[in-house]
Amino acid sequence: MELSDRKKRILTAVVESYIATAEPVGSKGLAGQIGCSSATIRNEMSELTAMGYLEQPHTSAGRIPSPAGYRLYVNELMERQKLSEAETAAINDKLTKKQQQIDQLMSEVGQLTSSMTQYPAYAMAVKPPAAIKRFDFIYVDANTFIVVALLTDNTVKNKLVHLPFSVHQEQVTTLSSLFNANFTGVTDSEITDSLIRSTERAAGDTYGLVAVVASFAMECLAAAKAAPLRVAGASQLLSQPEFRDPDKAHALMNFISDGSRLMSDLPAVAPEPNGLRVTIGPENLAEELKDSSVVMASYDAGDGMRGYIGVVGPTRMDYSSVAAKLSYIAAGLSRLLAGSDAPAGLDNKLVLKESERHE
Amino acid sequence: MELSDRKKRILTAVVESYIATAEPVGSKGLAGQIGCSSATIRNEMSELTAMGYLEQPHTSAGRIPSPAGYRLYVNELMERQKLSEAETAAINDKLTKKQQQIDQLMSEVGQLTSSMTQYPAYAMAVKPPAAIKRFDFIYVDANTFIVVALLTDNTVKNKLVHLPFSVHQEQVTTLSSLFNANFTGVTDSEITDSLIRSTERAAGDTYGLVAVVASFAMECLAAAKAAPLRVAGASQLLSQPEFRDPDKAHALMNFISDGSRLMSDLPAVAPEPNGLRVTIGPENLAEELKDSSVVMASYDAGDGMRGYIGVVGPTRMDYSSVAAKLSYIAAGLSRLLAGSDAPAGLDNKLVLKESERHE
DNA sequence: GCTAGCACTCTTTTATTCCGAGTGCTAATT
DNA sequence: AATTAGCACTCGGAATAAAAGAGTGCTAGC
Repeated sequence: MELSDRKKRILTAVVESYIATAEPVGSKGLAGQIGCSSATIRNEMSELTAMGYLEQPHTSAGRIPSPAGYRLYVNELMERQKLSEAETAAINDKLTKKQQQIDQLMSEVGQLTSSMTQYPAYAMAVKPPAAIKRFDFIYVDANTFIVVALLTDNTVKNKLVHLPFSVHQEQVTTLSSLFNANFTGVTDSEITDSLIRSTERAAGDTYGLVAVVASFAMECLAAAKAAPLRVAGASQLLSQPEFRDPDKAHALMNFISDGSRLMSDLPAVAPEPNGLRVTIGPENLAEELKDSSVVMASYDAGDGMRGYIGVVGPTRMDYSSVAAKLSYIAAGLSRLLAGSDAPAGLDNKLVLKESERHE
Repeated sequence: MELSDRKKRILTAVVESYIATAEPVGSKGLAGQIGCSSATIRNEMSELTAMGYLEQPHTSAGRIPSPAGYRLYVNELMERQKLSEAETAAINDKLTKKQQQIDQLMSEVGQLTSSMTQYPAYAMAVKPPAAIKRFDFIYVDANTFIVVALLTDNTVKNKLVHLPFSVHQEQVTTLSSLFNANFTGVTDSEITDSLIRSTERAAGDTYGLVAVVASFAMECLAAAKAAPLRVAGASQLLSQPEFRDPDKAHALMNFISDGSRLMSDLPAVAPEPNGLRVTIGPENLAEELKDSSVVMASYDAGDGMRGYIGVVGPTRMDYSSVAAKLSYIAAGLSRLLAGSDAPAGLDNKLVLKESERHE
């Protein structure tokens, strides 16, 4: 059933006032904004309550939005916000910095998101299964060589191998051709014991080194698969009045800080590529999030990699502003990481022009 | 002035009871433990108060230790604690895991420390100025090569360079000898514009690539200098009764989470190699820490690197247990990172035997 | 030098009252 | 038929008052 225009305006006003003040909203205050008497507002609010969009903490308090009310607000009522010039400038400035490591990038992005939104934020990246494209071996001295692996996602991993016995230059060369022949194009799960054993059989006098390099290869692929998750600004929670109760704050902060818990819950709210998703209160799967909301945006991190950034806050979150900021940051990241045709890891620069500002 | 034996026992009992319960300690409860009447205890406590070791929150409450009281307790009264078998096992288990990246190691160590002590913990590493020992260049294809740098601290850095124009194998070889001649043994501050310019003059047709590789070299050295600082378990604070006041909790958590703030304050409390240092309440420099205590241990991370782990908590911290745990973890890390003669970055394993357990 | 006893202090807890914001309903108005 | 004014009623929160309790400091006796 479609709401009357006036009901929509009232619901919007209630949501926005409650978001701003955290106080239940009474009929008198709204009368001015809506342009009719408080009695009329009362009637309307009473109906909105019956429909499930508003709730009353107790008989003689104002109304607050129910989860359904927030949902309606987010889906239909909320105005898309534009960021101010200062805000876009701050974001662009941060994103311009070159980043080498995906890990560190996630840290920075998390911090940026948190400081822009004033809520705890997280950033993560999901990678497609990788394989090793090529191996190189650098002979350093009789006891030392370096293995370098170039992965299909264009990251480069290396390892300094220090041996208790000595090797010749030629042995290292043998190793190189051995691994380039047997271990390239192989994914994580395809490195089996039998592959290692057959390589060892072909290894001749470099037999003893195969296991070392193979375990390095497995490490590389495992590291490439692991999705770094970074959480930033968890302490921001404490400035929200709904978390003045230290026990509540503690419970949620624990949940947020525990990467693995968060990780396992997030897929449920992951938005489609370049999308934005809001889950409100009880819509969240995790028990700890039933009184909180999550806003999450995804971006294209290039090379088939998908990145996510998100924000956790009370259901009374400033959805409009958070959505605008997340979208803008996510768009910036997509551009930074996938926008140019250079592989990740190079010094791509992002300069979003004013005209491209997210609307 | 030296305290009587009985005064020491009373002070110890007050400190330990207050650490355990967070409640001011009255004379009656102590009477049993000390073995004399409550009136005697009252007289003694009154003197301890006059001497500055105890404080009274208000006239009709028990006594709590003053910072000076904690100091005396930590310096002279506290018993060195032994860890339980389960605790040493848990620590050893965690430390056995091989770590490649210093960054990630700091994360893990921070989490371990926090979960063992139940306080927020941080871990950081301080590195000596590094230089590049040698460069290697791997030619991938006409537009792509990889630079690999082996640093004096035995870490290896790399970068995939993707070019908008094509290069020959020989040019890459030229680059290699060029950089090995001019940029090895050079520290951070010694890479000057004039060095880059003179290298460019010698570069012939690889002129345009010098800047790219030089900036990579600078990045490497800068990254090697930067001390990664990781904070873990900040939310543990909220379980401490002294932080039931959300504003206090917020202030301290902000401070703790802000790496740069923490970083600038820590040197003041850094203990000597393999030492342990406790700073209590007002002994801390940072205003935000005036009501908190910091326990910090250092370890030898090999290759001249020094590592620190520490714990932040209320002045009412369980010094004895925290000190024991930090020492044990720090000793384990020293052994893990510097104990074997293999360079950092290899798969050293740490297995502390029972007989070597920290006492 | 230690201890029992007691008056006194000061916080914490509990009970009670009061106040006001806000509602829901009814009757009057447009 | 929708809106508004008016009014009695509800209920949580602030304020006040009273009671309870824990602990001290002092004095006098052992």
